[in-house]
Amino acid sequence: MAKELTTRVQDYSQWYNDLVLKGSLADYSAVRGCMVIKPYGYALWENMQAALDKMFKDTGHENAYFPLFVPKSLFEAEEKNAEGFAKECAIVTHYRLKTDPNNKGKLMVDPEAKLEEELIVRPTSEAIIWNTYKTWIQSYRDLPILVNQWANVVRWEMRTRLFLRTAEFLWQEGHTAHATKDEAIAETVKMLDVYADFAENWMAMPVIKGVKTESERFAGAEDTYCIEALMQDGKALQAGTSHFLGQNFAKAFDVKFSDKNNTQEYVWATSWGVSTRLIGGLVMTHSDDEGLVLPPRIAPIQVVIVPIFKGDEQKAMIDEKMAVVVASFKAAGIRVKYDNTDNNRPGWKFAEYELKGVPIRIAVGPRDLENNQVELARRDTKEKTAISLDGLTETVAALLLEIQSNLLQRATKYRDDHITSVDTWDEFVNVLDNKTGFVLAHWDGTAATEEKIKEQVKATIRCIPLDNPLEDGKCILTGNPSKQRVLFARAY
RNA sequence: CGGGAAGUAGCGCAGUCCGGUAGCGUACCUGGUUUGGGACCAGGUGGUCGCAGGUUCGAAUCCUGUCUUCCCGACCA
Repeated sequence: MAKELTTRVQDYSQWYNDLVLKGSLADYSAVRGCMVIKPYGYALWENMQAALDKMFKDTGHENAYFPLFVPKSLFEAEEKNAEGFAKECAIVTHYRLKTDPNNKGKLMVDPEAKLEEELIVRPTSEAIIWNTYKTWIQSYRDLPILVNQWANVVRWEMRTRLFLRTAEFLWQEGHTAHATKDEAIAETVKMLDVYADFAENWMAMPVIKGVKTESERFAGAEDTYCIEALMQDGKALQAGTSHFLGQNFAKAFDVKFSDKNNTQEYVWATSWGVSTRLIGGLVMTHSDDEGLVLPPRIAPIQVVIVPIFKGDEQKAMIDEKMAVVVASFKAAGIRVKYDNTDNNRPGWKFAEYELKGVPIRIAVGPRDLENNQVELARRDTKEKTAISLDGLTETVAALLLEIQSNLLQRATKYRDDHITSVDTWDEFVNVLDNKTGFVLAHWDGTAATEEKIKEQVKATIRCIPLDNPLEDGKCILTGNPSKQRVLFARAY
């Protein structure tokens, strides 16, 4: 009995949900908009975390942890930030339950236990962190502060989707404090580069680096830099953001320092984050109608070995041979699983590990051992080849690298094939509707035009690419003069 | 939050219109035969029908409320 997966052509959204659920990444929960990340999905997240965490530390950052709750008075200190997030905050108003006298066995909120001041469950931590930084910073010698935190945040979204938009999600948020504007901007760009590096070299997910327009900017930021990825259905996904916060938070929380001349200056800030949303992006970048396709560098299982045997005797013989192979793989740092369970037959296991996106599968039976070989199957291309047991570890290690680079190449080609330059409104609409993907077009630079375009075709300006060439042109909507093309797309 | 659909065994579903005490496939357990692409035979286990009220002699079925999920909108660092 085949595990029925919806195909991408049938229903892309359903295909995505099927993969996440049947690929054992996550489950729905009893809590509105909140998901359970299952062990396999969490292992993937842990691998991503480990890589990112190392990159943060290599760029001089340290981890810390700040409270889940933000007192309302602090939350509202930076006006734009508060306004931007106000509509999607969970709020703690009471601190105690009591048994309900009118409803036996039930609990009720104790009206006597109302908080003096409401606590906001953090949708982001700038407020609580900058309130703390105030006490950490007196002199230029205290700067920079380069801190990251791994945390959960809550944003009460109206409509949620597994990994892509959940009410609670896991992320990291970097919050840095600097003595100069230039240094803060350099930090913002540096972390954007770290994100792009991670997306491309670990997730094999090509991204476009750019700057958001004013209307898409983070609430409270002077500039929002982002990486934008393209999914297989032609929609864009914002995969990470890095914000230059100027002195907005320093002013809101009165964070000043004495410079070398003993004059008081406001501190310059950045913040940057990526979340479990990346997992959604990963699924939609590489996977196919047979299931997940995971890049080797972050796959929880890189190689699965499926023995094929008749009877205990054969099983024992293959077990013995494979124990050596497994040990050799592990010594080479390869994440390997040897599945000699007898619950399911080989064919079942093949399908199961394909669904889970394991990059390499090795099948080995008596017939192979007689020939001193194994059958090796790639998840990305579905190719099967007979490979000698001699030097198998080296062969597999090399193949993992090749799969990693093949996935990036494939995704990059798809992405590049779906960046289209257009000069007229008709072309613009036509590309969005039929070819899909990113569209480079001239825009007159006004928020009003941006809004009109969004209303008419549901496409937004994903970013102004960082390496954008200047070029005179006319806005596709208004015909007004424009200095450069910007990147449009329909987005998640 | 507006419109539509759904929730019955771990999973996928039928039964609901027309009320009478729950069934199919799969999974699971036992035994046996099997094992190179989702095995087969036989015998079993498992369900307060999302939850809470109500109507009724009797509710999966009718009524009210509520929670969760999916799809389409609005919203969305």
